[in-house]
Amino acid sequence: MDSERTEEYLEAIYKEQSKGQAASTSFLARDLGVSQPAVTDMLKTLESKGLIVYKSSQGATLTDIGVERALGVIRQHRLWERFLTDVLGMSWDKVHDVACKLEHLDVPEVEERLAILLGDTDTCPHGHAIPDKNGNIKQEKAIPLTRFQPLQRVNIVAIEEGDSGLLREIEKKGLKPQVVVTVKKKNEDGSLVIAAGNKIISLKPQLAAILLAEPATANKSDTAKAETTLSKLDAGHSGILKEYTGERKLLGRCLSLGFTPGSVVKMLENYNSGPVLVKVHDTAVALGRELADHITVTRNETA
Amino acid sequence: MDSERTEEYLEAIYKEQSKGQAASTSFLARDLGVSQPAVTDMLKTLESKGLIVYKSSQGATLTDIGVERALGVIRQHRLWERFLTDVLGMSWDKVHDVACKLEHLDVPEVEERLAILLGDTDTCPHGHAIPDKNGNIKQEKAIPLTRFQPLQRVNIVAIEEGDSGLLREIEKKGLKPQVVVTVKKKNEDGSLVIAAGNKIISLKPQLAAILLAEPATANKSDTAKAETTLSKLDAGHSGILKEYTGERKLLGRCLSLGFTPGSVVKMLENYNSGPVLVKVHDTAVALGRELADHITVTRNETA
DNA sequence: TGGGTTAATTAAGCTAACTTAATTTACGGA
DNA sequence: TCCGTAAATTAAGTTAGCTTAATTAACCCA
Repeated sequence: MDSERTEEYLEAIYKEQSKGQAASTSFLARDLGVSQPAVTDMLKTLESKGLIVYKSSQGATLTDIGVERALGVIRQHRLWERFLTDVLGMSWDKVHDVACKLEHLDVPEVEERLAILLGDTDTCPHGHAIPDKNGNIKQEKAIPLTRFQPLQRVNIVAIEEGDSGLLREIEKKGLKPQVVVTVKKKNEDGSLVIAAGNKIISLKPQLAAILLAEPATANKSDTAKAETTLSKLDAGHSGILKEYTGERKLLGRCLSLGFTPGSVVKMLENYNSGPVLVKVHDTAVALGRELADHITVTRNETA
Repeated sequence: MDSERTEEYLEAIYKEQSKGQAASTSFLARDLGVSQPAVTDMLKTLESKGLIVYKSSQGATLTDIGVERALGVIRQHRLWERFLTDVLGMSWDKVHDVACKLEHLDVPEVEERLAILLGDTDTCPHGHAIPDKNGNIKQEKAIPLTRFQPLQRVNIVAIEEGDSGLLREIEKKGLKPQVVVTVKKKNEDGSLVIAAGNKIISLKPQLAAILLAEPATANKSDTAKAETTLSKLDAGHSGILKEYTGERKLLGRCLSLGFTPGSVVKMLENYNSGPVLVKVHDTAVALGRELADHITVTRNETA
């Protein structure tokens, strides 16, 4: 049983290590909000537990066991984040801090049932991959938005967590994973001007730095265009569920009953008025039109 | 910000206090799994924080602030228990320990959204009342099953948590809140023989002691008899949702989308084959028959 | 090659919550 | 009224994780 603090250290070291660097004392001190001596101390005990390799003055890297433990925590963190947004309906910029507390629960049955509840979602609300239960994780290839050049069209893939104030600002500007933007101008100080749809957004350096993107490919933007609402899906066609956007109070629980992001829905009957009949997870379910209007789906080409 | 440990002490003191006694050092030591000196120590610091009144050798009682804090924790504990059973589908005998960790999360928005998600449920899976967000709690009047005499017909109202092994045994015997039983025999050592339906169950003293019951009233058993499945509800009739009993994997999330225990459902169309159309929370929803077969409802007399 | 800066470590000490061992208090029964 | 037991407290000491202050190591640059 690792302590919560131990898990937090492992998580932070993993984060740094996955960027190709060993985690330095100063980085960990900053990230975890403690003094440097506290980190030195902890790194020694983590090493004695066989979780990290620690070269004095050169930083820490996780051992195989360390990686395994870290991924377990990260999996729980990201599953809970998904739960908070998709099931409880919280805004994506606020869930990180809450998940930091939930990630230490570590009850296998809860983790498993949570994963089932959330369906096939394989990324957290910030766009990071969720490790599977065996500790496999899709390697991320997105790079900071600041590394792209003007006129490049890019797909925002993920946002680096950390400062919740920055996340809030990004959320307010309407940016989030899957949004396609074009870099318009790149300034000396690291700030950017980008275009998203027909909106021009300027980003201060700190914001630009935590937005991770990859070049927008043709088919990526295609699938983005194929987004519509469930109520507009014709009978016989199917789609992949994206999210529920309606009123929370009464209908917020919609993502359950199988209506979870990532699940495949097939329209059985849709007379363009009145309730629609759809199939989810091999079960036919009818939904009021008001509800179907608020469910975003991505049209499935292989209908 | 009370520490987690502080919250646990408050919770334990509340539990004892609500039975009419001050919490003794030895009780708390047993309940929290620590030594008595540790308790003495902690009680002093809790008193210095104004959370309890502590008379040496006479035990601790909560101050008004202490009660308020305790109820906050208890509310979260019980909401999470409900979530674990109703949304994640865990067995009621296993959720207490998990909720003990979740109860310290203390994020108002999460608490609020959780309450909305769970609908109007006002008891935890063990039958205890959930305090509302203002700290009001329905006073429980159930007493231990051991206090009843043979031939008395009683309604099991709640089960005292604590030893998860005992809860497991009770679950295995098919007992849970709302089950009506008749006391058959009462032994010297505190063990009981009871009848539930047509099953005879013997209970060892420890089990009998943690089952809380009240005399079964006529109307209580009536409503018990009125239990049926959603698929058998006729058009125009309404009922109160009890639980979902079907396969977890695909349909376990059914309790969301408004199908939460305690919510009122009204049958709009039921042709006794094919899907049914029901109204929940002012929304018409159609359900496959397989699904409706596995939703238990209590018929509403005032249909 | 030597400074100057920043990063890292050592040293000393704190706090919350715990432990065991020893002592004291409270209380029911002969 | 006293005594024995169980409960409670005091005393002394532990651990994890933290702090500040002081020292040392590493690194960049003229």
